[in-house]
Order: sequence, then C-alpha cells, then structure tokens
Amino acid sequence: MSPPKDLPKNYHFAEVEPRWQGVWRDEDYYFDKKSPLPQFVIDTPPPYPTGTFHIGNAFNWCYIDFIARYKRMQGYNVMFPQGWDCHGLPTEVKVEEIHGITKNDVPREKFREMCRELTLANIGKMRLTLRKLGFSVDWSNEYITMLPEYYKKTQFSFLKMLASGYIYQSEHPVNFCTRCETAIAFAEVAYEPRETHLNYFDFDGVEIATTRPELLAACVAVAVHTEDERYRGISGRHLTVPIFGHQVPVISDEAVDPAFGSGAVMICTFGDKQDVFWWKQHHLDLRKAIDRQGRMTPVAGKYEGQRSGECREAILSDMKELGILKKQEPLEQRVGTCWRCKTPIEIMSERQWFVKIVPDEIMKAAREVKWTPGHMFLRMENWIGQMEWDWCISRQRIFATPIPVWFCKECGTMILPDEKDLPLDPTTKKPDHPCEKCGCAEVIGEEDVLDTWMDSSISVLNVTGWNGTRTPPLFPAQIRPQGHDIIRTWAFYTILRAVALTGKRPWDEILVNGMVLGEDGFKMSKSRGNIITPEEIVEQYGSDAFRQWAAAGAATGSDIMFIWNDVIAASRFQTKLWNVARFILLQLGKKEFNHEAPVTALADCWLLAKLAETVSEVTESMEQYQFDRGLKALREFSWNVLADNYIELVKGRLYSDDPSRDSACRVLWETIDALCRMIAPYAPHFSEEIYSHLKRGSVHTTCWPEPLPCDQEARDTGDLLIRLVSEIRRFKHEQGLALNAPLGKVTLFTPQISEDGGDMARALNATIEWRADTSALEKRPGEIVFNMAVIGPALRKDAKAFMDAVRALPGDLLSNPPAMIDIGGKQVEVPANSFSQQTEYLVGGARVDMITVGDVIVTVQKNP
RNA sequence: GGGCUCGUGGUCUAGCUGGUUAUGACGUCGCCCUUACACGGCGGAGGUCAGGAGUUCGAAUCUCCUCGAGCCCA
Repeated sequence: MSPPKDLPKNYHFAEVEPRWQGVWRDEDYYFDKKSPLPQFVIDTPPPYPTGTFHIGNAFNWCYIDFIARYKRMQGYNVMFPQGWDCHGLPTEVKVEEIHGITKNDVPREKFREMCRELTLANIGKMRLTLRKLGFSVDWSNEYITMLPEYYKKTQFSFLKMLASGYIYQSEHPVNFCTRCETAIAFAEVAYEPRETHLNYFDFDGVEIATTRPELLAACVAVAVHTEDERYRGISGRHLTVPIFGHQVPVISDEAVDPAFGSGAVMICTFGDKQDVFWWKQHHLDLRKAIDRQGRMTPVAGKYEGQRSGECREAILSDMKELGILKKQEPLEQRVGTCWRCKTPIEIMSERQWFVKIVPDEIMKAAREVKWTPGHMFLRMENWIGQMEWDWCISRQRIFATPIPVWFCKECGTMILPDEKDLPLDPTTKKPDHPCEKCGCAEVIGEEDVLDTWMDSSISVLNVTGWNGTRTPPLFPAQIRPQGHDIIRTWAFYTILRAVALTGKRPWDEILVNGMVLGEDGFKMSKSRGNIITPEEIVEQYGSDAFRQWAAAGAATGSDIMFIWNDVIAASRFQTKLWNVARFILLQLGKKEFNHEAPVTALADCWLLAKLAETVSEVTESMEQYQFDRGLKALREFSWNVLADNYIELVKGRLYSDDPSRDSACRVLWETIDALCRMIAPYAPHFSEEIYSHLKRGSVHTTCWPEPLPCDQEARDTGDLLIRLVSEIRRFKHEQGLALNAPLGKVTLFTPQISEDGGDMARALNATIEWRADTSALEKRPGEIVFNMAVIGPALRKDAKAFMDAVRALPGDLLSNPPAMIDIGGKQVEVPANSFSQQTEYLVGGARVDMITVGDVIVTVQKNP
C-alpha cells in the first residue's frame, strides 16, 4: 500500500478534469464479448447529429453514465454504446442552405454525399462534448446509421419483415407534409392550437359549416346526424356542390355532432382523419384537390395551381359574390402539423409502404418490460390502445435508407435483392436476375426511402449482434434509457420491431427520464432565450458539478429545471469534501498507523455504523435508479456526519499520541475509501483525483463497497453522544464562550454511555464525568410519552381512551405498569413499549447549570 | 373532450406502502477568521404541505370534489 500523499490546498476542476480525461483509456470501457461476467447492455438513444449535444441529451447521458459506472463496479460486463441517428430532413435542409442549392439540383448520390460529410463533421463535434462530460462511452461499440454496415441491417430487417408479411405496399390515405414533400407517420404529427374561422355557406339549400372551404372541390358527400330533426328525409338525396357543380350524396351518420356548426358537414378527401373514416365506411369517391407541393390540382378547376391558402381566400370571396356565404365565426382549433417543420399536414391517398401494427403482441412485450417510473407505461398503453392506421414507413426524400426493391418494367412484379448484395440503392444498382414472372430484364428501382425510425428502431438489435436470426447473441438488452417525449416513437417502434424480428421484448427494463426546463420553468427554446449549453456549465463549474445537478435536481422521471444554484451547491460540496479528504490525508500522513487496529472508541464504532447505513442507502438507491436519493445520502453523510460531527469529535485524539489514535485513523481511511467509490459514478474526475492520493489504480476499476452490517447499538449510542456534544456546544455558545474555551466540569447522568475514549472532553475542553446513577439528583416524574406507532395499530379506536387512562394512573403504577388497564369499564392489554415516563431532575444546593437532552441530564460546573 | 403527472417556508426540492418535532439546497438575519475548509462553522426567522369534504385513534401521504400548472392524445 502506497503512503497517502498530501492534497493541494484547493481543488481546481479546470485542471483536474481534462487531466483525467487524458489519462483514462477508452479500452477500459470496452464491452468484452469473452468475459465470464454477467452482461449489462444499455440500448442508448442515438442522438441526431446536429453538431451540438444539448442539455437534454447531456442530462439523459448522465443517468446512463451513473448506471454504466455503477454496474461496472458491481461486477457487470457493461456495454455503453454510442449511436448516431443520421438520416432525415433537418440535415437535408442544412445542406441546401450551406451549398445554396435545392436537393434536385444535384444527383441523389451527390446530395447524400454532402449530407454525410456534414453529419460526420457534426458527430466529431458532439464526440468532444461527450468526452468533456466524462461519460464512459464504449467507443468500440459506436454506430452511425448512415454508414453501410448499419443501413445494411436496416435494409435486411426491411426484407425480413416484408417476407414475414409485416411490411406491405398499399394505396391508403397518409399524413403528408407539403413542405417536406413527404408522407409522415402519426407519431410525427404534432397538434398545435390555431385561430381559424368556421364558415357557414349555402350548399344547394343546406347550410354547411366548414373550416376548410378550399376543399370544396374535394367534397364527396354531405353528412348529417341520423336523428337530426332538421335534416329528416334528406339522407339519400343528392346535392350539387356550389361553384364546382358536381353531385354528391347526403348520408347520415352517428358520428356527426349536431351541435357543431349547422349540424351538416361536408366530407372531403381528405380534410381530416374523420373524413378518411367516413370515406371508407360509406365507400365514397376519391377527389384529390391538393397535390404533394400543396397546390390545387385540376380537380379544383379555375383554382388549379393556387396554394391552398390562396385558394381558400379566393373561394370565400367567390362565395361572397355569389351571395352564398352566410356568416363566419372565429374558432379555436387544434391542427395537425409536421413535428419537424410545423407545417399543417394534409391527408392524401398515396401508394406507400406500411408496417402492420398488431397491438396485442406489442402490448404483451411492453408489459414484460419493467418500467421506471411505472406510470410511464400508461403512456405506452394509451398509445397502443388507440392505433388506427398502420405505420407508414416510406418517405419521398433523399438522405435516408433506400428501400431495396425493384419493380419489373413490363409486368410490375416486385423484385427483391439477395441478402449478400446489401446495402444497395435500387435507383443506381440493377438486380442480378431478370423478372421471375415475365423474364424482362428492365426494372424500375424504388425511389422512396425509409422513415428514419426504421433505422433507429433496430438500435437494440444492432448492439446485441443481430444477424437475421431470431435470437441475437446478447439479446435482449438489459436497459433502455430515454426521455418520455419519444415513448410513442422510439420505444414503441423498437418494441414493434423486436417482436416482429425476434418474437421477444427488446429489453428487460426501460428507464424514462424527464425533460430539461430553463431557469424560468419553461421548455428551453431559442425564442424564449433560456437555452443553456452543457459547455458553458462545464466551463464555469466543471462536468462533475453538472453531473451532480443532473442527479440531484429532480426525482428520476420527472422534468428537471436547470438551476445554477444547484450546480453551485454541487461545486461547494466538492470543496467541502476536498477539504475533508485533505484533513484526513494530513492526519494519516503525520505518523504511521496500524490499518488493522481494533476499533473500540464509541465515536469510531458510530462512524462505521453510519457508513454502513449510507452504503446500504446508496446501493439501494442506485439499484432503483434513484440518483437523487443516492447523492443526497452521500452529501448528508460526508457533510453532516463525517465533517461536522465525527471529525470535530476525534480531532483531539488525532492530534495526540494516544494508542487509540490508530482506531480513528483506520476508520477515517476506510470511510474516505468507501466514499470515493460511491461518489465515483456521480463525480468521476473528483473521486479519481482523491483516490489517486489514497491508493494506486483507478477508482473506476475498483469494486462497489460491500454492504456492511450496521452496529445499531453503536449507532444509537453514538447518535446520543453527538447530540450531547452539540447541545453542550450550543450551551457554550449561549454563554458567550468561545468553542475552544475551557468549560470546567461536565457531569452526564446516563446509563447508556460509560465512557467515550476522552473524545468529548477534548472536543469541549472540559472535564467529563459519566455517571450511570442519578442518585445525586432529586427526581420527580415528568411527562408521559406515548409511542403512537405501537398504540395506534394495537388499540385503534380505543387509542385515545387508553392514553387518558394511562395518564390517570397513579405515579407508582406508571413506572411499573400493569398488564391490563381499565378503559371505560373495559379491560385491555397494555402493549409493550406503548409509553414511557420521562423523569425530571432537580439539583439542590450546588450552583450548577443543567441541560436536559432527551432523558439525559447534564450538569455543568463552570470554572470559578 | 379523454388520459397521465403535479401543486410542500421567498425560490427550487425530498418525503406521499398513513405514525411523535415535514427533508435538503439557495436566499435571508445574528454571532464566530477555533491550526481541513470564510467556497467555512454555529445559531435564528420563515410552512393553514393549493382549497374543500371524507376515511381513520391519527392524513403532506388514502378517497372524492373544486381550482391551478405541465405533458400526452382526440
């Protein structure tokens, strides 16, 4: 064992953190496929490579790193992979902006190349932030979804699901973003409040209320409620659509709300989801009035080519001219928008690719996963329970995984590639065999690409080594940590895909973290100007302080506000603990001590008991992912127990040559060692720095402290000792004495403590006498203290009467209570430990000050 | 409109499988530079645990209602 080295006076995170980041080796965090240790695979969320790792990501990664470091210390073979979910529109838009082009100006492959280039540069920047924050990422398990080795798997999984019938092609109404010019899934629709108008107009004699007059050209029916008296007998008739002149049927349906608008509604293909429902149910025509770019089609006649907004105004003004527009009312509405660009979505019928959703099997797998916090499961349950449409996975974009299929130019038969030819882009590569049906060699490659969620929803299959079989080697993963904002997307799709491809749940448990709010309590956003970056926090207070904010700022699962004060508090805690460590090392270094010395002094036994309690508390917290509880227990122990009480109490002994000094030294050594280990997951640099002065080797390769049995008697007696010392200190303070001033003679009357190794005498600078008997004092019975935790459950309703009866007992019976007691004519048993009588003492004659601490009497005879 | 979460000293927060005095941080006030630490120590003030009703011997904790906030979804 190397001798302890002294610590510098101050802790400089700005010097220490980068230094350790330079010393630590990536290999130490690699997952070892050959290891005999139990595996702990974390299915980490692959962030979108925007170039900045924002505070929400960083918060999530703190949780992951706490878990990874803790599990390694607990003897697991941990995999903390780092993925990058690259594909998608934001990068396409950025590339167009940077190069001053639109995506159609260059060949598809050229455009993809530009996107890849930007993405790799962004990933490079984000890797640096991950390192600065001290995350123990397993870089040997990094994956980048846009690179061939990954999207090969995406394409392979597509073909597998196509073969098993999970994926199909169909013409079906889908959500469509006319700005992104692509279909999107329901999970990508965000609802936003919006002020609009409800327009009432005359529709061939029937008054119709609509918010979307521009869809008049797409009107295929008029609907009224089945039992609406106003429209009795109208059902089955045909009406002529104003302006456009085509005939549409009137239908009746339960789903029409008679109280909304005029009670008559026009059904258009498609204004909203309800229109789709009616369209299907009543087998209505399809009239497509808006195209993929959001412009009116030839169906709209003279309005063709107008944007839908222009068309709305034009139609309204034409209606006014015709005198059929009756009135307009303002209306608060929630419109579906594209979650990426906020453009209101259109619903249009398109030939698209879909993944079949089987709610029951997804639900079954979701139930097998352990959810933390438990209530987050309800969100998944609600989402699964209301699935109506299948998942639309085709997108009309460029920077994404190509759908690897061709169609025969002659007969239209689908032609699939061989697994060994993946990855491929069917628009540039040809199949190696002609059409099986007609022998034609001419093919058309599928131009649609896959939804980005098709890439990321196999993250777990990727890290567990999936190769197409139903049981990947490391599958299922042990945990999925993620935010609650992507339960209906990433978590949902991952479960769906795991079930479809392996038949099993993807992970044993899922840990859902909250969102990060700004200091003003609102979600961080550019417009609010309340964004704080991890970099600026690390710059000012270091990454360990940031990590402690993440741990202690909120209970696991709830949203967390970013508060500078919490970061400052964390950095103060580091200063405090630094000084504690410095003091300990200073004392231990002064003189050799026996590491095996028997621990006998009361204070020493007490500290070990408190430490044992802390180890259990922190271990339990880590097991349950209650990082706030764990860190708070560590702070409480370090500051309150160790620094404020124990050290103050044993200082005298440490300064002395007394043989009992060894006992204190040993206890301090064991305590600081255990503390370093427990703080290591939270503040890896800080604990490593202290640990490096204690022993050789990294704290991060040590074991988690073993839970020790807690000597409860030592703990309770020690608690009393501490309380006595602090009460007498307070007394000194009140008497206007300096805390190190001589106090005189203190006598403590208690049978609980007979000696304390002289700690109290030195701490108070007084002569201490412990006396078990109280014969020198005049006694008189005092207050009766009831133990409600015993009385309540035992006596229920009779509790109050019981207490009254006990109070009425004569004095001599109180000290020696009877087995039975009479309450209101009823005999009841007196429960053990149900009450105790305090004793009050009086001191006659001698001039002494008296302090009462619990049932201990303390007399102080000050120096004359 | 439905679902979920929440409302605790000035601010943020723990506790919420019911049990004596409601946790901690920041702030605030007073005292102390006592040889680890003034980025510290000691002490104080500050709470109708959103409001109301109920269950119970006992409610911050369980139930119901009202008000308010946030999130998810129609």
